Amino acid sequence: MPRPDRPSAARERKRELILDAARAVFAAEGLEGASLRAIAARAGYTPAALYFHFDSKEAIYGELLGESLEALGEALESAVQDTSADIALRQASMAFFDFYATRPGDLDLGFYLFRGGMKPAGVGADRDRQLNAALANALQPIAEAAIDMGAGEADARRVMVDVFAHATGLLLLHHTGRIRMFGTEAKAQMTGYVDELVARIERLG
Amino acid sequence: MPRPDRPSAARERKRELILDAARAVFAAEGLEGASLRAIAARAGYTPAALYFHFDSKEAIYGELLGESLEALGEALESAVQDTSADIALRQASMAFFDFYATRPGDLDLGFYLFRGGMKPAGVGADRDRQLNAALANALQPIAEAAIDMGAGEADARRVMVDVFAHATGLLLLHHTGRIRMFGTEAKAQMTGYVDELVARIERLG
Amino acid sequence: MPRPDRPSAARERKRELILDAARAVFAAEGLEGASLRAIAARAGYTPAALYFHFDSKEAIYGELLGESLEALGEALESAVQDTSADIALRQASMAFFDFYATRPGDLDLGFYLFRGGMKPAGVGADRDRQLNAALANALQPIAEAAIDMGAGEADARRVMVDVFAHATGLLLLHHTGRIRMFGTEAKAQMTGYVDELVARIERLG
Amino acid sequence: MPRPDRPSAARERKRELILDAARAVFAAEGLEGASLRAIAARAGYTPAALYFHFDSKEAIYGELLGESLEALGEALESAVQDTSADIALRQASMAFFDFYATRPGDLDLGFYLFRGGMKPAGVGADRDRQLNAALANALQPIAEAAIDMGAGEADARRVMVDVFAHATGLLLLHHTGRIRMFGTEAKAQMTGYVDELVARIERLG
DNA sequence: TATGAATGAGTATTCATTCAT
DNA sequence: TATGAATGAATACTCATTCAT
Repeated sequence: MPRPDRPSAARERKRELILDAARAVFAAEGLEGASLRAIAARAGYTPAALYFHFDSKEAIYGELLGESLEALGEALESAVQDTSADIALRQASMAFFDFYATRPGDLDLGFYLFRGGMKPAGVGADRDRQLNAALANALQPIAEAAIDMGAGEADARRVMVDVFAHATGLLLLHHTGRIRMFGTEAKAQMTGYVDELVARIERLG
Repeated sequence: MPRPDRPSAARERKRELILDAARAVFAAEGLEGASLRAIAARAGYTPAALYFHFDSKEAIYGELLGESLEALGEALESAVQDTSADIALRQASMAFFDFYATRPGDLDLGFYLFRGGMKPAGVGADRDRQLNAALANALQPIAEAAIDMGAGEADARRVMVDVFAHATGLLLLHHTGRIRMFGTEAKAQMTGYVDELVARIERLG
Repeated sequence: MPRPDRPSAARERKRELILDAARAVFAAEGLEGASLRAIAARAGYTPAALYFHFDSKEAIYGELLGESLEALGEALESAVQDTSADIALRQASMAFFDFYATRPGDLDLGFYLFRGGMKPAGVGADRDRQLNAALANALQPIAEAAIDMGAGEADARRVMVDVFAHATGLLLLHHTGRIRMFGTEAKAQMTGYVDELVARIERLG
Repeated sequence: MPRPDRPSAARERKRELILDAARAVFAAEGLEGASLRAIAARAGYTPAALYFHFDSKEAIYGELLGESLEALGEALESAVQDTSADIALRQASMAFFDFYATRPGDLDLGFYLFRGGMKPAGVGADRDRQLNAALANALQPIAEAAIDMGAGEADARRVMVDVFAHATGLLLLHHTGRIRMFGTEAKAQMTGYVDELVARIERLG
């Protein structure tokens, strides 16, 4: 299995082709329903061929999540461009929420891999660490905005976690349609939460 | 098919035996890895025998989640006993968090069924509605405490959702071990969140 | 398992109840789809209860076919009442055809049991002989009519077999809808066949 | 799923190997008793491997029946070679009878698929039409011989159906051993029937 | 780099039947 | 006479993965 050090452009193009197929299958069939065969078929490949490009089905998932987290980071980054600190915090937080609100599949993927990451603890450990780092990196703009507002480092980290947790919980209710039964709306609740959060930090500063 | 109206005690005992086995398998193998065969084996039964007690594998899951939600309701209920409204809100919220903090399997179950419940929309629709109602019912003490503190009905519902979302998000980070990488601790963050929440409602009232 | 020698009327009524249920299930689900559970359910019984009335599922089938053959015999019998020999032959033959044309389920049953009867050769041997005799008896009017027309015994038996074979083949094509693709119609072909048959016998006599 | 356009000889050989195994299992266990596992085992394969060569168990059945009908067609075809029309009709009819008299399994297969073909009406509809056409095609020599004898097209079709029906009915009695109880013999009856048939057509012409 | 072929373990569910009560 | 409980064997089919070519 010759996996060259300097991957050619063609090789990279094929990988992307497969990842695109995987994204399409996820969107159409959902995460559990997506089989390697289906991904291969949609990519115009034989199942066996995928193993020249990825180590396993989980590796494909991982790659997909990696790209998603990168896109998330860029979304937050561009949300904080050229603004005062409090508005940056506000916009970064809402950008996080909006990112997953408009990409339910990516949220699924994140749930799947972040939860599954616990069990084996052996094989996926490397990738696990990588994904952890990618997530932390993507969320960084939130922490930085908090610091710019005068918060200490520990507080900033707490803010980051709070935003992540609140948004994630609301998104879960949102994407499963459960939030309707409470007569509320996810984005409005998120906005309200961020308002409080900003006020709290300003009180601290 | 012969499901008698007055289930004997023995019958009920056996059902619980099977449910216990299912819980054990879930804990050991994870939700997705749990097969009917495994559950039957752990219960000392043949796979076919389970169908005398439950209609399907999903029915077992549903029953398990149902029991879990009932226990959750009781936990919240007893948390608000004999207290002033603000302490009731605090304690009910933390009871929710603690319930799932100490029962990771139940959180898994809830995730699985609440997320999967969307797709079929046909068969499981009844159970879906039932579970929805059970969840709403279990969370009721939180909303009631908010109302006792002077909040309107709509605000109380929002509080309920906020607590659910924040706790759920934190629990996700907690049970997957991710929260460590942010240098924080889930329960402390939850306590902090509830403090702010109570303060906010008091300001409103 | 007390199987009394002098079956009470109540016992017989219950047997008929079960047989009726079986007939209903066959009609609704087809022969292969009919399960003992389904029959029991439709009869208001538990599967196990049926074993007090019948030795096996096959025994129920056998009983059903037995009753069917009896009815067939009565149909042929009444078709030959008070007529000249040639008309008797004609009418008995067409009565055979009509009987199964209007009762597709009975034809199914006959096929199933008469074909399956070959293999085991052990258990069902008794019933097999019984069914054989019942069929031969039901067809008797055809042979008798031939004899009345002047045919010898051997010829009469051949006539009987010919009628049975021709009708059966046509019914098969009829009930499966295949006959349409040949642009013909089963009953017309049967009538034509019987015409020829009668003419042939008259030529012989 | 990767079913190449130019199937290699090896591939075809393996398909035949599986079909042979299926034929053997059918002969040994009967049609209903034949399981995919059994077929795979007899072919020296894992059950899953069969799915690389056939889409489903029914597809195997269909292929088998298809080959059988083709062989039937060839048998009739070669029976009518270089003869006068009346002898052609005689020989084609007897060839049909003989074909199934010497291949009881093929008759079983035909019964199974032609009768089962009715119910689903959805999935197997295509194959159903194909088999219909194959049967009609195989029987064509009979109709052609009738036409050569001077029969009209409609009459020729009726002759074809008559021969099919009579032979089929006799074969049923023959293969189940029932014909013995009538003191007759299937082939002799078929010959007699064909004699009458030829005489009738000659009278018409 | 890719394929065709194959594996082996696994899936939930259904069936006729048995037996103690 | 009937039930509830249970069995054991069977069902077709799917999956991620491997390997020789």
